[in-house]
Amino acid sequence: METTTKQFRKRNAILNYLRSTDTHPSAEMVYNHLKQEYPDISLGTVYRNLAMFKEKGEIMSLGTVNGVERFDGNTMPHVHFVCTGCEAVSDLPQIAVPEELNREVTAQTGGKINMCQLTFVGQCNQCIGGENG
Amino acid sequence: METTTKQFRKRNAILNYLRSTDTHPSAEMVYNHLKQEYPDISLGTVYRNLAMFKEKGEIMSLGTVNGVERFDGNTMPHVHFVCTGCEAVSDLPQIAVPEELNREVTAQTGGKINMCQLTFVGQCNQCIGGENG
DNA sequence: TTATAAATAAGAAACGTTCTCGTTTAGAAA
DNA sequence: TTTCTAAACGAGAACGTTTCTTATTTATAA
Repeated sequence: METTTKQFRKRNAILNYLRSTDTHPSAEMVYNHLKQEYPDISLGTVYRNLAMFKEKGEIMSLGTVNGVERFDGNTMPHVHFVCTGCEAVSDLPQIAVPEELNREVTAQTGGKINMCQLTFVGQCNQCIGGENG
Repeated sequence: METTTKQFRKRNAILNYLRSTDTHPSAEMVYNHLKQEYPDISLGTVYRNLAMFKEKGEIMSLGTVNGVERFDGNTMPHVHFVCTGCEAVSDLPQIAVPEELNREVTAQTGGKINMCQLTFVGQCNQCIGGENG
């Protein structure tokens, strides 16, 4: 029964892919992946829908790695590790930002905190040996 | 005695400005500020020297805010607050990332940690009232 | 069938950033 | 002083990522 809406609603495919992977892809990575199933998908569609899902809070941005924005379909707070060698972004599910920090920050700034991001930057174990491997 | 090297070494002015401010400026913000004292400074000079200082570790990047890279002349580890309303970035000097997290992350990833960034995102108290003000 | 609105593809445009190249400057050497 | 060299720079072209525009396609309803 997959024939009914096979060449429609690439939008859902974008969200599903983001939720199914832990590679924290860029728009182009999403595009390249979905081209396998939807050969006529366009990069504009990927950007447009990523922006919409981000706006709606269904996905989040991790910021940029070497000038390219990276996305995460897991909107639960968690910590990231960015490898400067291969540009991979991975999760650190066992590390957490203490909850009381939010209150401290709210008190210090007098503002409203929506989220926080904790990112460790370094080199993964594959990249430590060679310059980039 | 300021006349000796007045129209030379804009490089130093860029570093001095970054070290003197806590506004975490973008390249263009640095450019606009230094134009007051050096009307013939070019944006290319600002980008070139920011990249060099970053490479040498004398300044650091905070990542991007709405697609624009922001810089910090304070390379000591500290926490930031980004206001999504006015795009201001401020320091949270009294909040710290627990030191033992580095060891935990190193153990989990098997890699090498060079630094970590903790950033809180929300709205500053001026921006809470109006949509942006 | 016709009408309408949302989703899309294609490519142009915009934007931030980097690169190229010719010029300027400082300092050294003659 | 004049000449030489290397670093710093200004101007603008080039680049890569992201956004926008426009015409087309699709789904749904009338």
